[in-house]
Amino acid sequence: MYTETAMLGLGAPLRASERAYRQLRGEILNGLLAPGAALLEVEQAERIGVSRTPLREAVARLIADGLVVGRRGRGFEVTDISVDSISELYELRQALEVQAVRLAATRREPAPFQELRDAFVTAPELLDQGDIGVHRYYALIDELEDAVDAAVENPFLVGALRAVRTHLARIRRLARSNPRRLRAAATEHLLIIDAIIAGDPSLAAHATHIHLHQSLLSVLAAIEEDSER
Amino acid sequence: MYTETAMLGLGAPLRASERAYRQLRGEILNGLLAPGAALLEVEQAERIGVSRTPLREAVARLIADGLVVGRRGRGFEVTDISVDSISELYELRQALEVQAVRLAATRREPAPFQELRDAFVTAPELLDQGDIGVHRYYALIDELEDAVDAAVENPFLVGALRAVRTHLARIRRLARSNPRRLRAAATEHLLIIDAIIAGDPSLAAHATHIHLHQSLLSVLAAIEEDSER
DNA sequence: CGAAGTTTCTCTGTATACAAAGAGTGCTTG
DNA sequence: CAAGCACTCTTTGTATACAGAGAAACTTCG
Repeated sequence: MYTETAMLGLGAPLRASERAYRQLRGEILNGLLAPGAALLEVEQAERIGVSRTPLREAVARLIADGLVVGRRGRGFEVTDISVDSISELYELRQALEVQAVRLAATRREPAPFQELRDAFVTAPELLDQGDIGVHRYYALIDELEDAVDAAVENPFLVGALRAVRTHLARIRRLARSNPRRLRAAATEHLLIIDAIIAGDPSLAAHATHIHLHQSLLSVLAAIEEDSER
Repeated sequence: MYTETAMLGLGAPLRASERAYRQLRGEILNGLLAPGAALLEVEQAERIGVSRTPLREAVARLIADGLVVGRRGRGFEVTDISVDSISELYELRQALEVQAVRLAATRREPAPFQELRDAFVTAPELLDQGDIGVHRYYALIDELEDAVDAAVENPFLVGALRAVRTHLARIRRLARSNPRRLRAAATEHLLIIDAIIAGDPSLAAHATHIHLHQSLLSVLAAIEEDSER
């Protein structure tokens, strides 16, 4: 996600508050800081190697992101993810992504999606290549999301989508998709892409609706399964 | 418990950062701090009567809200509102509100909307009573929004809606609606309310779609008019 | 007279010191 | 033995001091 940090490499004079924010955010998304984990200012500041002032700024941003909540007199803690909250997140996600693909299809600039189409056609083969293939498949989905964001050209909508994806990243961690689902998802994505290329907003919208419906079902089933073990 | 929030107004011991945030936010929404206005930390801190630390926290929240942007080395400034950004905001607003009323209609708890219905039936009369009536009409719309929020029962969606409404407040300032538009809007609202009461998600969604379409047209026309003068 | 380099000055970014508020604990008393 | 109260200790909230980066202005050279 934050590969830009790697590409910036050296010489990038990053503010301490930004460093703290990215590190904490990454650790929360990774599950390294589990839901319910307590965050104490001095403790975290020392660990990350910044003073309390930039750390507080970082925590403030995490609170705005909905990743952290302040406890009354006892510091902060990482928000937890209930099954209810997953369904709720998908209600928002559906509204945003349906609108996004609708707009993308309306813009009628199919070029970047043509390329993606070719990649998604061969996606099922990718999924036979084990972990590395799955990883590349996820990268493909990221590219699709980026292409939609670029086509939409709407900072408000894209901003809301980014917020949703932040929470999705945490959910994906605790409910890994199985290969069968991923294969089905590839087909669904292909349909969405074709609809955008064809400039058919309704079709793109409905295809996205169905895709997210299936996605939610799969996530909920995976969690159900995990909790039974 | 947290009753102090309710007692707000009197000697409520509010944190300095919270005071600064509310004051700045209010002034931006009021237009007192116009788009493009520069915010200098020391200057604003002295004016509001807090030190730089809580003021910085307040500004950070305003940046997260999208009301303020950081300039390279020269402080911060209030974001400006372009005509393009209004249309973009409405693209997001439509996605969110359509989803919200759809869910509200699905929940099938018509009680709070029954009361609102009665109020909206008499809304046109309100609009004949001059400024005070118009003010009460806007309060009515707030109540409707609150009722929808409560019915939706989705923190993610409601949170996104709140963000949109923040920006809408600024837009309303620079494009006051005329009485004719308000009267038409009352009718549109009534239709939405009826659809929610009837538990008809599709009708509620389409009615909202149309309402927002008309609302955007009206806003853009009002701005066009203003810029001609 | 103009342009570029340098200097200065302002403003942000960070660290730390201080104050105040809340929670937990232990003592005292009924 | 239990309940209430006070005290202490932890942890946040705020102020301020200091350092570094960037912009504006001035000076100097072509």
